[in-house]
Amino acid sequence: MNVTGHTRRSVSIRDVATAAGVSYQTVSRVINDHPSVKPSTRERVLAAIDELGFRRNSTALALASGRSRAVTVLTSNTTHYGYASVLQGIEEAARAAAYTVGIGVLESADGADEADVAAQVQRSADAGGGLIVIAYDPAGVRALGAVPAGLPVVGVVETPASPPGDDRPWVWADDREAAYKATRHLLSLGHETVHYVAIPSSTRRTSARTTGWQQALKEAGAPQPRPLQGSWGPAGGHAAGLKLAGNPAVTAILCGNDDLALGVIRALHETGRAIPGDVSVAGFDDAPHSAYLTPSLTTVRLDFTGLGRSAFALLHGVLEESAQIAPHPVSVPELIVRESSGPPPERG
Amino acid sequence: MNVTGHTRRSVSIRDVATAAGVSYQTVSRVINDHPSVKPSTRERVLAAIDELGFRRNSTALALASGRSRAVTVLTSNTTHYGYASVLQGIEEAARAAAYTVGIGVLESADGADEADVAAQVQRSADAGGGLIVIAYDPAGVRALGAVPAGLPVVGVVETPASPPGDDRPWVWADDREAAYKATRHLLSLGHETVHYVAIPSSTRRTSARTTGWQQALKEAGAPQPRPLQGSWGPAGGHAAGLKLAGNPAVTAILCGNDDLALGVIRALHETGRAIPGDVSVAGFDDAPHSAYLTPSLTTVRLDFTGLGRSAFALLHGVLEESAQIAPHPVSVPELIVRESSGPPPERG
DNA sequence: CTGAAAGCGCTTACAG
DNA sequence: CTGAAAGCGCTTACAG
Repeated sequence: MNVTGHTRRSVSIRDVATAAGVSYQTVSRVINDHPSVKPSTRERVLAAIDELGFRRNSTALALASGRSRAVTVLTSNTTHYGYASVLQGIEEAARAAAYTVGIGVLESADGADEADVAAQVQRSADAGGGLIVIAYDPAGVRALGAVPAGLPVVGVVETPASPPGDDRPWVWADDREAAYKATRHLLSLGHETVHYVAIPSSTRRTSARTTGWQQALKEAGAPQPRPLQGSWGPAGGHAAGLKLAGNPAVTAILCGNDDLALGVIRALHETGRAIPGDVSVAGFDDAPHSAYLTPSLTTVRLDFTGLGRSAFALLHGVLEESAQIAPHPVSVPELIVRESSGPPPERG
Repeated sequence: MNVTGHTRRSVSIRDVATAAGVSYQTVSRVINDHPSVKPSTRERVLAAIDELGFRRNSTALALASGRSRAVTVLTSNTTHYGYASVLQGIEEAARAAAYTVGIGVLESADGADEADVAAQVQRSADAGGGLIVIAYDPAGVRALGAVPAGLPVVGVVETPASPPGDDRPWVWADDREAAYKATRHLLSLGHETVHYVAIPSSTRRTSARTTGWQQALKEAGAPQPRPLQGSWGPAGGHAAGLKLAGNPAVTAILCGNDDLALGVIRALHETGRAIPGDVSVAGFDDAPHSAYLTPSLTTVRLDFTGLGRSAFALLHGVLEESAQIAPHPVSVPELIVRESSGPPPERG
């Protein structure tokens, strides 16, 4: 290792070539694992590379070859647990494949107009490489739609209503099944029905989560209340919780994510309802803190990092023919029963 | 599906040049806002750019000029609120400056050995551009230390024990002041002393938060208990909380972050202690859910996104002489008093 | 004010 | 198996 020569101009394949007594093309062959290089010269080149501390300039590689080994993730608010976890999964898989990962933040779901989103997509496209768009919200969906044709892109989306075509490389968790499981759980405890506080839908009114919830109610012959619209954070849950608290018939509430559930629980506390004595609450995601709330939160765990890894694998397959095109495996949600759900109160 | 993807060659400055009837060097001048271009030719070039939809190839720009307008953020676990917020702030500022932001995740604080960290730093350096290292944990500190000399880097660090030299472009929040404020608040409520559950220190034993806490105790003539070592997540807080719950003399606990506080509160609940009736608890960070916990959490708000913006501004100044070198403004922590803190119980 | 040359560090044909 | 040429799309001197 050459410790001293760091601030200097970095060593190029020409430097390595002269040190090894070969042409720089041969150096290129060695660092690209080209088969037709005589073992002895390969040795010499590798020795020179090691001695000089040569590292291939990725910018020049990208320009000359057109391949960039880079992926840019387009996402809204990275502080949300689900988003951050997907990003983490992508980074993990990208690192293993020696890919660089860039990040572009879309404005908050509400505030992102077409122009902003289009500009951000363009910027990401300019960076070269592939794109992964987390399309859990309107801004993300808009971004996914604004990607120019021909640019390799993978979408991390809500469960689509119908299976997308092969021209839509998407990955998703089984939101319908998750909501179905959670609703069944609450009904099995004896609740007459289950109310639902939804996260903002990325596109249409009836998300897969809503569908799963409704299906479970229908199968049980339970009344189907109208879903309440929440936001992403606890504030939206709090507002929805206050509304639901006004109705004494409400004994079970399913929430679109754990933060929403937190807000709902807070609102119920404020209005003097016991959990789960008076009202049961269940969330979605199994965020790290959910197990430590009081009461601890019943929720459905979704494998976001696995989803991120799948998204990268899919993109990797598109980018390099050599790479396996993984089937988009739909991760199976797991119900985690904790303290916030229990039997309904005795009826008066 | 279009497997190979981006087959359409993008338009180059030569295409623009022929369309505008000038040489490609003139096009280069126009897109670089070079002063010496005749207004009429500039017009023609701009028109051609617009018509052909030309976008400058950033890879070629980087290779030819050496400037890359890119920053890579090196960080541990992106799902923690503080880290994610700093990243958000960096991205925001970078976007405004038309910089690309890359991300490299360091292995979890405990599991990252020297080699892993060094490899990740190398990878980030290879990407070109500047580096911002979030050094709130041992892995980050190690990464900051492993950055080769000559590479532009800014550290987001815990409050340093003594002011760093000019060769250490660092930003930080005032951890000492924050801990001091929170401790003073608890003491002012009448508590005899305040116990402290610490986040893992990034380097040495006595972090600035510990110092601030101790200082407040000292000034008040309060007993100085030994700090408890926590982890980053609620699990560590829970373990520490169980220990503290065994001591009936404990009436006030300051926690190194809100997640830790969550775990402590949970442990106190499990052991039958009322909050704040029996024990007051305060956190650090003001995470989004902290206001909606039951009881809502007294905490100290730190401006992480502001810190991220400052970090980028500092790096920007290093990278481009034209950019203003912002002084690293130490963000002022704000005490947020909520339900989890109150007077101590009557003494028996 | 504008054009012709050289080159950033690499790869991809093309020779031998 | 290895070398000499051309070029990726741009910028930076250097001419005029």
